[in-house]
Amino acid sequence: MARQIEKNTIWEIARTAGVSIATVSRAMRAETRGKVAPETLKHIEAIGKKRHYTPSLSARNLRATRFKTIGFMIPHIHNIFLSDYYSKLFCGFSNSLMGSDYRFKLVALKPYARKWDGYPFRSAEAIDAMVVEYWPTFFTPKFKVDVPCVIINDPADGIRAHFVTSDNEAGGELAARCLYEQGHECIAVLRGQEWSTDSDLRIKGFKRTMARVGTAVPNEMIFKGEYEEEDAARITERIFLEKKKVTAFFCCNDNMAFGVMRKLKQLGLRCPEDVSVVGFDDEGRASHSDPPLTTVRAMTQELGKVASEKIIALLEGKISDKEFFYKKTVLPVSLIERKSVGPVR
Amino acid sequence: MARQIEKNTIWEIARTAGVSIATVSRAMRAETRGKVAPETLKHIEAIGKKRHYTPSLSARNLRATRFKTIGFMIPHIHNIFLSDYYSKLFCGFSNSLMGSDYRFKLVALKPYARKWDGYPFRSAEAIDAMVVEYWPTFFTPKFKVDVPCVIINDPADGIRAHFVTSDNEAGGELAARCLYEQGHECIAVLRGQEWSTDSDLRIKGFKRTMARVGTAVPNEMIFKGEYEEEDAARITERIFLEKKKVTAFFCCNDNMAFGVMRKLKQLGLRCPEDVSVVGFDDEGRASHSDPPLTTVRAMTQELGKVASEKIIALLEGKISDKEFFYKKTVLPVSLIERKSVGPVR
DNA sequence: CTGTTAGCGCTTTCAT
DNA sequence: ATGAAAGCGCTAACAG
Repeated sequence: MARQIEKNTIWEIARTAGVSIATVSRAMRAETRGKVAPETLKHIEAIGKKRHYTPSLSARNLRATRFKTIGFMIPHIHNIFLSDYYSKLFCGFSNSLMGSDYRFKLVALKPYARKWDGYPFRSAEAIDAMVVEYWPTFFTPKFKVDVPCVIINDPADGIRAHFVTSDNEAGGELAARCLYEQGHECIAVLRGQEWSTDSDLRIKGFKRTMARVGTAVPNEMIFKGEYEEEDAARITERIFLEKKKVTAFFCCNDNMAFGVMRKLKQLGLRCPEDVSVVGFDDEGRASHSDPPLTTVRAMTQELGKVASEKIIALLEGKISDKEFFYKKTVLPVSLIERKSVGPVR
Repeated sequence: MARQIEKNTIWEIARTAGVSIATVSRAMRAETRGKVAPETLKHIEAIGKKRHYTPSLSARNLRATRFKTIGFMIPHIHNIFLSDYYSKLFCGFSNSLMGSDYRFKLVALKPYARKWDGYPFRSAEAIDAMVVEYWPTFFTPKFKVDVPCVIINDPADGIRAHFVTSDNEAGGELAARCLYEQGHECIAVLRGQEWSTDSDLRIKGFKRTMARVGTAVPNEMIFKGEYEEEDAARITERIFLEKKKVTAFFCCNDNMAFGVMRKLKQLGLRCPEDVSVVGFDDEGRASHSDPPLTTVRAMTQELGKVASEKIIALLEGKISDKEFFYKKTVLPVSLIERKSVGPVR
């Protein structure tokens, strides 16, 4: 019994089945199974099953230069599995992949180590395709890799990849509308790092909508943080210390919104009675916070799902290169109205 | 530029470097680099870099029968990345692996499809070792696989694997002590499925401790759920409908504790004034719930970390088979006292 | 220190 | 329908 697990090569199977390795090989793959006589097939299968034979992945891959594996490139950061965003992304991605016979492999790229253009992902990582999140820090503008690639949440032009992204601009619009409908005009906007294209787009939509109703958002009301709760708390404190008459906050992620709400409480300000807050993402905490956060929900799981579907469609030839490369799939966002927004007093 | 990515074999490099493939091979691996003359080395490296040469993983693996990859076996369930428990586990595991040159690969096993004993994981999955969670549903009692294996959170005897687990019994003890010290004697215990060894052990420790102080836990006070909030809510309702005079709940996971607290509120009962609740796990929500949940914290991230460390130690020969197989690493748990436990009135 | 050579286990023509 | 044989790209003796 134990010995059967060891060393089960195609040769062994062929020998005990009394056929050639070519026949065993054909019998083992769905695509070629038809070329084997039914009886031979049954015979080989029986032996294979009894001995727990499974073709070696490496040998197959070496021969076929096909790995049935998709690389999921992520920033080389700690605790990535604890982040709400990545959890959802993986979740959608892996759920979707489970339905196929593809596997996925997480590859943590070191953004600082080098730019990855030109790196032979296919053979070095044994992947057929890749999906990358956090693109701008990995690759130079003349992005070029040797496997088809889906880039998540970072629309860029002239890059040979497929883009899957949330409709961040529309999200900014939704946030703006929900705020000005309650009469808010003095709104502080909290954004992420300067290279954050997410924030760029969210704010673009926000500003455009505010401008349309006659309330421009001055640049000095846009504050930059690192998407962290702490940053937001600090910024909030500063704003009120300087006696700016702000009646509402639009935060480019929920984390920052939580920071604002916390600091508000510390300053003796009530939300939403005194100050309204709108977030972005709809993290798990958003519905449990005090008050529950009104926020823009991105379909993060869906993002992962679509990424996997698109890439498999390409690999399996269901869609053409034309339909894949340089194309964009934009997922809608929606406003989740909870309790952190109220009329201006 | 584009062409350089394609077809970069050891032969090409050897040819343009004017050396043999063996020399290139030696130059490419840290272990053998010393055997190459410094000048030759520099020359080869320069060419390799210029052409973005990276040895083919499949070929290497095929040759070396070593994959530098560890399989993380998980139940084939949806939304696994959303669960607090798995997130932490992965997190600890992947953080730790990032420090090494091993990768990991998630393998979703279908528990219902077949039992996996005898399946040639090594070659079929291209992994050197595996860590499995959710063991009892994957394997038959005569567990035997062809790669070293760490089993998480499922202590079992006579199995050729290494076990990494939380000290669940001690956790039960802590919960019991914290409750009886406040005078509680009528305690409802909510557990997971009958095959849940976690629950078995947690309750074992709990009962033992209660018995020691003279308060046996009757079997009819132990209620079975599926570790879900809903189950707990239903059970709680039933308990109070039947007018059982329960003053406290010990839940074998936090999820159920949240369910209890929710139902308590609905029934007009205050926590902890009227009824105390202790959970297990210390999920993220536990500190944000109302009231914040007193619970037993398992070092879940650490579990993943230790699993990876142990297995790498074995693979690298830092520890012997004797120190690995049939051995157990037990991680301590601790009581996190928050606001859901009060004195009995 | 470097080159030659024999495979690792499989897929895929090309014959038969 | 089946078999023989040529590699896929690399590593590890072995010889020099």
